[in-house]
Amino acid sequence: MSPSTSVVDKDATTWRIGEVAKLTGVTTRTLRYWEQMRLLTPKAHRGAGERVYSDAEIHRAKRIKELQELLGFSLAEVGVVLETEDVLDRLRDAYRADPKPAHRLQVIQRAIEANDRLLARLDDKLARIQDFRDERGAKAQRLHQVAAELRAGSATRRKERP
Amino acid sequence: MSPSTSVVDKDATTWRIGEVAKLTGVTTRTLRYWEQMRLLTPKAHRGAGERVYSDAEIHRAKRIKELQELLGFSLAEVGVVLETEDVLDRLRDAYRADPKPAHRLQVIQRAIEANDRLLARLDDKLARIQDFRDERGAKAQRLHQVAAELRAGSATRRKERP
DNA sequence: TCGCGGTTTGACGTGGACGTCAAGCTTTCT
DNA sequence: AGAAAGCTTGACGTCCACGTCAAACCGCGA
Repeated sequence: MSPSTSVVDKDATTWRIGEVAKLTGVTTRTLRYWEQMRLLTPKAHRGAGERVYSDAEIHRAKRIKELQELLGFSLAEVGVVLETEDVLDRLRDAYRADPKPAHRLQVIQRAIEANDRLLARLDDKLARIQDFRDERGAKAQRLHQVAAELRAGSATRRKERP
Repeated sequence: MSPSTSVVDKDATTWRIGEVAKLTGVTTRTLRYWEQMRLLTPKAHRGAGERVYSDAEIHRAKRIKELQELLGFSLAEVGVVLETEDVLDRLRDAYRADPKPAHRLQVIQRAIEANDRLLARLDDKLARIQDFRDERGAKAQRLHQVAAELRAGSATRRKERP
């Protein structure tokens, strides 16, 4: 599981597909599938097309998994979210690429909007799940109440006059 | 869309499968599939096996949909959750069926446990989504900050000495 | 009575997200 | 160097949650 290194590696740790699979908890098949879906592109190919991943892609893979499992997004939706994430991550690059303040501001504006859309979606989901949870919580309260009454009843009933 | 009624209906409103479909926002095919998966059984069959649903089933169908879409549960998982829900709903019946306090208490205990397991799951999900949301919120903060600095910068830079 | 809308069962099709070989080619270990 | 382990690109299979016909069967309104 030791990262692949070469003598001169610019200190950038890289990984083979199997290593990425173990580190992220998905199969190699899944990684290739995600690549085919344009969600996760390996940093490079070496030799006979062997995929090479960097830490960034490990991160990204974990994020994809989380969006899928935790948020219940389809890969298509994951793609949309990741695009907005890309905007944020690549912001620095685009930012440096064109130092004109007007352009910079526009880039940031767009990133903000994309991010806010995602935030709104998350907040909506949170609120709805919270409602669900509260409903269940209330039911739990009632159940505990009834249970308590039952216990008290069976204890006090003997004292009641017949 | 008016509910099917007969002269003596015991005041229980009933619905045909197409009406249920419209009321719950799923297709009739889906309703039959859910029935096949033992998730939603119509109250009765009349005539040549025509399905008859009551308000309770409407409720249940909406719940199934919510568990699927909002919580991202598979139908198998939905089944588990609904079973615990059934326990709660059928509690009154079982409750009356056996008036021995010991048995009542046991029924309630089990319902409480099932409910608590679901609650824990919901809370975990909520916490994790909240984390996700906060991460995004922080990013939004930084973006707004940078945007503000940019705007201020383009306004003040002219005042700076070259 | 006839047509028409709604329903039934049954069977086959579909899209998404992979699983699972196969055959051949590198990379790594000893 | 040579075996073992890992990677490559296909290509076909699978599971879930339905979609989409087809053919037959009520019920009722004109």
